[in-house]
Order: sequence, then structure tokens, then C-alpha cells
Amino acid sequence: MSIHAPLACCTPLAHEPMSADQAAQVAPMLKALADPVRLRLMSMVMSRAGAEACACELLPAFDLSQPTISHHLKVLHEAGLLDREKRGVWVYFHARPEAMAALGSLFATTLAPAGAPA
Amino acid sequence: MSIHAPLACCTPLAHEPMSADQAAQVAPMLKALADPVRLRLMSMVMSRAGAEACACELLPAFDLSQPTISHHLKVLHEAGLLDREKRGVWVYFHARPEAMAALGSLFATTLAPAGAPA
DNA sequence: CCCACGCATCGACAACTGTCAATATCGACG
DNA sequence: CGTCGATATTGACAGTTGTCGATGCGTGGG
Repeated sequence: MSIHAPLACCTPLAHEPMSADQAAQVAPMLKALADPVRLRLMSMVMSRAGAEACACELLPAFDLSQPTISHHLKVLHEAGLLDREKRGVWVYFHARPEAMAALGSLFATTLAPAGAPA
Repeated sequence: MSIHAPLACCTPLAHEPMSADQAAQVAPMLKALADPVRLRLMSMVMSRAGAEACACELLPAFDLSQPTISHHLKVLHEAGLLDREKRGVWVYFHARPEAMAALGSLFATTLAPAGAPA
């Protein structure tokens, strides 16, 4: 299976009880984001023009070794959150809008009203 | 500090590069959700009437021991995602809409346009 | 008063994670 | 071809996590 898996994960949490399979699909994306360094990496990439950034720009923003940043970027890529493109010696990452949209829709706050049937 | 921390975490990821402090605040909430069991627990609570459910209703939906479910519910509570209320012998959880809204706003997909300055 | 029941805590253990130093790979450029 | 600079991989290690069985703690009913 491709690393760009289809995003079949996107009904709001509040819509209906999530199946074990659905949860197993979504959890890895959240896991990838559930780290301060990776959150900042995503944010840095997404807030750049074109939602794209070179690894060489990201590294100096952290007090971490190059292999560590490379590892975090790999985690984000394998979770389907970042695309990876090699241009010459450099590697550019850009955010996958579908992934962001999928996560956003998860948290659409359509809570069941108090009077409704369970 | 209260377990109901203020949610000072809510600008979209794409708006500007997240500070280390911001990331350290948001990451624990995502970490709490980054587990298939906890995702399903949240979804089950949120999709019930009033976004509220008794622990005794949640337990039988899983093939896990009672201490394990209790542990997961505690993690969600300590992350500020679920409120906990004891009524007699039973414990009821309900979702905190502010927390959901905060997470939703994180993923608002306002990516920087390709032509804009970095 | 004691028991049954719902839930929480504890202690233990295997599995996973974040980090680094060392090293490999790969492309550009003399 | 040799070297240099950017990134990836490997191996190691401490710390964290998910799970369980055993046990503790309140609450309500006989």
C-alpha cells in the first residue's frame, strides 16, 4: 500500500461511535502530531508560502541533532501529513491539505443535543 | 494548576510557526487522543445524548480489562478532554466542547498561498 | 454490619519512543 | 575521480506507554 493512503477517516467524532477500524486508521495521524517538535515542524511548513519548506530551513530552528529532525520529518511523512520531494541536494516538504482537512473534520463540534435519544 | 487549564492553544497550525511553549501545551491533548481506544472512548461519549456517558456503558464495548479503561478515561480527563462526575456508585464523563473547538481550530486549513512572501 | 458492586490505584512487564553519535548515501562541483 | 555538503540509516540507551492481575476504596442494599 502507498504511503499516501486514502483518507477514509473523516466523520466528526461526535457523529457516531467510532469503529475499532476507523480508530486504528486515525490514531497514527494524531500520534504523529502528538509531539511538540513535530507540531512545530508541521506549523513551520504550513505557515510558509506554498505550505512548503526545505529541511535545511527547519533544522536550525531546533536545538536537536540533524538525525533527530530527519527522524521526525520521516514520521510526519509516513503518517501522510507531509509530502517529500528531493530537489538536487535538498529535500522539500509540503503539507498535505487533505490530511489537515480530515483532522479538522474530526473535531467538528456537532455534539449530540441533550434531549436527543441515545 | 487546575486540571481544567485554559485553552491558550488555538491558532491554526498554518497561521504562523508555533512556539515551543505553544507546542508543549497542545501536544498533550493530541497525545491523549492518539490512541485507538481513547479515540473510540471520546467518540462514544461525544455521540451520546448530552455528550455524556457512564463508565459502565463504555467498558463493555472493549475487549480490555476494567483497570485499562479506567486508565484511558483518566488520561482523557487529565488532558482536559473529558469532565468527570460521580453520581452515586457510577461515574459519568462528558466531553468538553472548548477542548474540541480548540483542536478543531488547530486544523483550520488556511494554508499560506503559493505566491505569498515567506 | 457486612456484603456486592463500580471504579481507582498499585506493581510489574513488554513494547514503543525520542534522542544521540557514528556512519552511510547521494548529488553537485571542481 | 575526489571531495564536500545535505540528508538518511543504524545501533544504543533511557524514558514512557499500554496492558494486566491483585488489591483498595466508597456507596447502596439486605
